[in-house]
Amino acid sequence: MPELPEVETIARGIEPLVVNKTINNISVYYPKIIAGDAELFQKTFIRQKIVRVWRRAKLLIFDLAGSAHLVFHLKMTGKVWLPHRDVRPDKHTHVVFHLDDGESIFFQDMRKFGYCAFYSTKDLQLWNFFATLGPEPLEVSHDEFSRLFSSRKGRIKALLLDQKIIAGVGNIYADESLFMAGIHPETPGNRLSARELGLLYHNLKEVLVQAIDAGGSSFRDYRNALGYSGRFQESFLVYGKKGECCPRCKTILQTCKVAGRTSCVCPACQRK
DNA sequence: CGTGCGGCCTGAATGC
DNA sequence: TGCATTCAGGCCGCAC
Repeated sequence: MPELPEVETIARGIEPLVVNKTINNISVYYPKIIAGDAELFQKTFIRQKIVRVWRRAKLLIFDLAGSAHLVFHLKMTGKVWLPHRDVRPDKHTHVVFHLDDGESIFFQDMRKFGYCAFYSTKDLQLWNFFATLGPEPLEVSHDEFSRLFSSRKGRIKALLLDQKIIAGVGNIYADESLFMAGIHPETPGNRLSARELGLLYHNLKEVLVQAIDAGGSSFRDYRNALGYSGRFQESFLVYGKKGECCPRCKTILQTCKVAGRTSCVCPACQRK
């Protein structure tokens, strides 16, 4: 499931492949995957040059000349990539962007949870989801990070997953960073000590940077801009490892539900 | 303010 | 073998 490191990997990989190219035509196979009017969507982007590809939270954003923005949310199983020219759209291919050099960008999503949307620069800033995103974990200061959690009663795992509090963290990196920091996911934010907040701040940044360096995690479906898997899933400490031994103390790892999400914890290393 | 649940989706894994 | 159930989970809307 593409979280911050996976979307960052896609943005970095795809930008040099598409920048300064023009979208000649768009094929929409599943109009419901487009947020808004699909016909207007096609008109907005045809004959527009791509000038930049970047990430905010888990959003993949293409900036086009003329201040239009093409925005993707990949949710769990979405993929945005450039296949070889002879690859035909399959049943999970919902939108194809045909570029002026004959290459094409595929938007695929087996589960159809993802979406693509289009905004003017002004409308992007007005879009509530975008406008209310919390700070980026790799840019926020230690003090500001601590302030995000120290006044809230909610459980730290739920707070980490709340995009309005901090942006881009999903189930994998929430579990990994909490384990690294020795914090139980059910601990209320306002019960964390300054030391624990410091550990979480540094460990979250560390795991995100390491995951980006490894090209993201391909636990189930994630692929990069060229269709290749990431490697960080080989470095998971606890995610998806229920029943296995804690890498630190060898206690059997357990799961609990927090905010509706399965959370993997070491009952010895992570105390409430 | 905080929590829980259903809905959106499909495919892999599991149960009988 | 084949059918039914469960699970995966980001985000929203809603009830309490």
